[in-house]
Amino acid sequence: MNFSKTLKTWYSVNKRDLPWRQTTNPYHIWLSEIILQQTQVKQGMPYYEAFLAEFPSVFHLAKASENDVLKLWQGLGYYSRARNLHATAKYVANELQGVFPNTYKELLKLKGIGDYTASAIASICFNEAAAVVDGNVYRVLSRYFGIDTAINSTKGNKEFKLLAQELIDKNDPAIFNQAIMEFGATQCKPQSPDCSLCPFNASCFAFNNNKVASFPLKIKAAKAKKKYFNFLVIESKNEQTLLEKREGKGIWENLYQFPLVETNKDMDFDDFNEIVKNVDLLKNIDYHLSLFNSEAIVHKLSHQHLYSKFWIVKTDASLPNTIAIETVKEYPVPILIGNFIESFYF
DNA sequence: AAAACGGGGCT
DNA sequence: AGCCCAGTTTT
Repeated sequence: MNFSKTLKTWYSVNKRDLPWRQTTNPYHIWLSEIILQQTQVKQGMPYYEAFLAEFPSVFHLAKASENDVLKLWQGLGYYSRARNLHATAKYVANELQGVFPNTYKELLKLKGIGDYTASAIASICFNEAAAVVDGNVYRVLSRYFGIDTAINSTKGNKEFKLLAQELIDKNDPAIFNQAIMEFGATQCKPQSPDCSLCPFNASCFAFNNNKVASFPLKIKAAKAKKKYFNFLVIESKNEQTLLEKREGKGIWENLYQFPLVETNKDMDFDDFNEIVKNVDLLKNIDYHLSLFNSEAIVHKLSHQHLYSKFWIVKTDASLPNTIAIETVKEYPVPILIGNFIESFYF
């Protein structure tokens, strides 16, 4: 049986109607691929529409400020994607006259474009036979061929890329790549796939050995570390507050937050009241401290659990660098902060 | 080779 | 609580 033919037949019947499937415009495909990295279609879709509405071309995106790009990206996570997106837009607009590179090799040089995204753009936009290997492809190939190499190991990366590259339909790489990903997303899905409906079930290793749930193999991630965040929500004279921009590396680079005091444990009022006295910002002024959420809000990231409390600091003193409270919604913030702003009546 | 990097959804 | 998601970059 012919893997590619079976796959493409399945795809022609079962593919979803998605906006980025109506085009081969590299700007549109690039944008969709960056948004969909580690992100489900359902979550990414509204962002794709919003970005195209706000920035119809790479030139529009290039002209925007990084703050505006981050603001529109707010809530999607992995904010380095947005910063790289903006940097690459500026490069393509200003250095390449708005014309995207048209080969896998050249695309790979752009910020934010790795092996997967270079392959996706090269195949979908330019019909280059570069195989995509995303989470779906790992799952489909590991099950069908019974490959027990961990997919998140260097050895696994190489092995699966090589296999996908051998398998790709060189006469129809754009459809083949999209078909194998769609097949993984909706038929050969992670949990409880209905293999009775699968066109590959007669020859699938995992199905025929009753091991569908055992593939793909993966090296287990380390457990998330706990952190304790205390945000100081200043309410000073004349409806002013304070936001700071997160500088340097680490989470939420270039996003804004209320002044943060990180502690080594969950703080109750008496604990924190003592600590706040020594915060530079509040050292020489009178203020009133209160706690917004008595139970810490647990914000779960893939590698950290942030136990977060918002402390309200009211003062009649005038502090430097404050902004009008009504303008806080204009700043790009992590969703943890965004949710607080929405729920707190200033 | 391993770690860092969000947030949402599902079981 | 654990796993997954149209991965890439840095260490």
